[in-house]
Amino acid sequence: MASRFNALKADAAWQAVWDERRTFAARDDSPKPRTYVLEMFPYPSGRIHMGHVRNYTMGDVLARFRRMTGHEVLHPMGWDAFGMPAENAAMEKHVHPGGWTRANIATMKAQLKRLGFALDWTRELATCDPDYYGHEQALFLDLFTNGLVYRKESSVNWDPVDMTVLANEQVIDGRGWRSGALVERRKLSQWFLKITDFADELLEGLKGLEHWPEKVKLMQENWIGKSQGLTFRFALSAGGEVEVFTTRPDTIFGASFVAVAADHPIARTVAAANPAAAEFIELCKRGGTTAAELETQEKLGFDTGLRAVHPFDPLGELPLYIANFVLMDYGTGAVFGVPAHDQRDMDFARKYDLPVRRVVSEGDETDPVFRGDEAWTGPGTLVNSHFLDGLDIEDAKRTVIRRAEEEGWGKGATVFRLRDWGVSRQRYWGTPIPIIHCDACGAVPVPREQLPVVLPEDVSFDIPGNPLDRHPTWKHVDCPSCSGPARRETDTLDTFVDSSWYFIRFASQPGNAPFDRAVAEKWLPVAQYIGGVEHAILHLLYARFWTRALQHIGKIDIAEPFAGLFTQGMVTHQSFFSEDAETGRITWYPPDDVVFDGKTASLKASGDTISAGRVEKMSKTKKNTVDPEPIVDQYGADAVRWFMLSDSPPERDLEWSESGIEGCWRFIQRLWRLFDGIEQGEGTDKALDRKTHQTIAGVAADIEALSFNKAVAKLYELVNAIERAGPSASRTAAIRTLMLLVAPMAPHLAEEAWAATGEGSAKEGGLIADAAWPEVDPALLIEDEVTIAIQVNGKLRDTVTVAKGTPRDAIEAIALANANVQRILDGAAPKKVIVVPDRLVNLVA
RNA sequence: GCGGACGUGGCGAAAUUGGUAGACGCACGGGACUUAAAAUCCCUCGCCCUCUGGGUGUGCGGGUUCGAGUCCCGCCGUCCGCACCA
Repeated sequence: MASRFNALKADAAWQAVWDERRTFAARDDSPKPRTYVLEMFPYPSGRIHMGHVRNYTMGDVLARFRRMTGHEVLHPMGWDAFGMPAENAAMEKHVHPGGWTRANIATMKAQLKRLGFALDWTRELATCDPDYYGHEQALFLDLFTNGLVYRKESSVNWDPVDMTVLANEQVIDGRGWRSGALVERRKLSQWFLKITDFADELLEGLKGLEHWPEKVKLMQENWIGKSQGLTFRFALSAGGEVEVFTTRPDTIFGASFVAVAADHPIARTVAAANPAAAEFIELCKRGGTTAAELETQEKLGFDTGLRAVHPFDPLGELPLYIANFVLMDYGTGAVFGVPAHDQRDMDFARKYDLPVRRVVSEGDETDPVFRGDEAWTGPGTLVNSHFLDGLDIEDAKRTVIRRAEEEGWGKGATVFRLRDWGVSRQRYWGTPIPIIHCDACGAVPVPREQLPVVLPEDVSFDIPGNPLDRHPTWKHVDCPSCSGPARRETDTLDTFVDSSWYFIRFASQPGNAPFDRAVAEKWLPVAQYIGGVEHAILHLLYARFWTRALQHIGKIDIAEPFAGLFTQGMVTHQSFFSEDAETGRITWYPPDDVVFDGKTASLKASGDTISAGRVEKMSKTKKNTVDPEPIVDQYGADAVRWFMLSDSPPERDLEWSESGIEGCWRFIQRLWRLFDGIEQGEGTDKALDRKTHQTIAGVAADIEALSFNKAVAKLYELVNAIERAGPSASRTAAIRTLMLLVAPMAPHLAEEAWAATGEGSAKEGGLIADAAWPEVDPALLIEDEVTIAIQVNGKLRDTVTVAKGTPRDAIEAIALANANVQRILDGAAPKKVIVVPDRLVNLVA
């Protein structure tokens, strides 16, 4: 023996065995407890990157561990295969998006297989497959018939060069991210999903998600943005009225103006008769929407000349402005301004010289004239407010709302920041929206028996725009209702719809339905979902909504799709760049081309000194990516997996390093030497037995908590202990146990060792992947000796090893007799002695 | 501006309810084996000093406590999310 572990050979051999035996295929009818482990499925962009490797390794360790602890594990993989990069590739390389995508899937699947993930490939799916998106169309129509889908005209970001709608996040500084063209606001008819119907449920549901990161729950909470207050109407002097929303009805007597958004109906009416108003509205629309611009942008208003009548008459009339800081799509698109107690209103009032009335007082300041430019938004008592005087803010709010409701000019209201989900995309490579537009019948759903509505293959991407829209035949169909000539909807669904239910399809994929309810409910919710924090809001909120919507219409009785969520950190790497002194142009260099001693960096080829950039997320633009495949070629899958788990806590970033992967590779070889040199020892080594059993328990707890770095550290400790120990039966057992403990992390090595040492042959199948996690002997978890600290005035002076459970007075006696202690106390008796049994003794001098 | 997280050696990091700070790994340094190299093994490794000992040390300044990385108050810094949300 005494050979080297040939990772390349072992990897391929065991991957083939797992494949042939379908070792990781989940059985729906298993009597075992179930665990559904899922990592966010990848977009098939071309090749697997290190972020994927880290993500899938974490899920894999948990999946393999759960199998070993007696669970039936569902751990599937698929492809989030629709999306813009495929169309971009089609435009640039003149290939079909489908062909490009499928080639990428083939490449990436082969790459994933080489990492030895315990995946159930029998359930593989791709969202671009009609068999998947056809069922999605059926679900969309279910939502449609249940009133959860509607069409409305809305203002969107339109890229005039690429001729498509862009999502907000695709607009950078007012320009399309791809074309660089100035984005226009355009009114388009779009399909929306009624996510706002579920706003309260989605918010309340967060409370039950105990195994989600607080951070993500908080982000969703803020995104949903529930506010409670009052909507009420001001009568207008010229007739009509304006409705405003406020969270501070208590400050109603501090109002000094009313303002409406630039695209508010009243603003439009005014503009129709007043060119100056129209001009002002144009000015508002031109304003940028980036964070920096908003921060510096001045509050601007246009006095319409209209006057709003305050509901509590004595204050009389308030001027009505059109203002650039009022948003049409929040609340009612109109506000009443209370300058003393809102900073924006304050800025506005000072600019236009409007009254600033104090109505909330923190101390005994009751002067109605509020001085200074900083609004008071803190707590206080109502003043200068008639019947509200003396109340605290909350009481005053309730009082005003009650009175508004009694008198009929307003009512308590809850407003959400969350808006309905616009799902129309002017794109080819997505799920066709299964609707037919008929001039006579309106929007008619495609009949179920005609699903899937399949994308036509014969399309070209030579000119911008949506190929579906200009396809010669595809969109021309007869109306299913009246058989008259009609048109297919040519928009496709936002790809986030595809990823809103794939986890259900993984659990159950019959041919004739999106899923079998009973089977899906056996597996769901996902026990542990793992992915990047960048999906904290979008994907995770959409998937929660979609699941609740399906529950609402009686398709599945699951409220929350993901019981446990973990957001892993990024894989980072040093970046290098140089900046051209004249043009300021930045050039990035691949780390492989650079010599770097930690301080100065220079190019290998030219010797030119360049700058070391930040250690940051691997990205193509920064050229600091490391392709996993050559690394797997060089070091084997287990070393790469080990690296992904070591050192950094999984939620934090992991810095890629050559020395790090080399260290992992050395450790894999070190393990192999232990396994390979296993011999039958005699006799008991109690200390090693303890270490072994403590490690079994500790590693199990760490894996359950996804603290892989700690599990790895404990395994290193056990290996160190085994290497130091002399031959014994305990040592032999420890090495055998070690094989099982590393099996979830380094499965190829573990299988090889398991087979080579004949461990597996006794059992049917013989794979370590099917072996049970070792049992812990609880008696061995308890130490019989403890090292206790001897402190004087809280400072450590010595340590002493005593039997566990040594009584207090015995410990005190040992401490007083200690040479270091006697020297420091110098004959004096301690004033006080604190003994913490089995931990320490502290003598207070 | 609002919300949140974090700050521990040269580096990544450990440290159950307050109880021996730095486990484990990486890097550096020294040594063994070797003709040599690789591989492997052993040792040192927070900082300072008058070095078989002592002092000091978890971003900074206070506080509580016999005892604080951990709890409280006030700062500083870094990162992330949201952002004119009435």
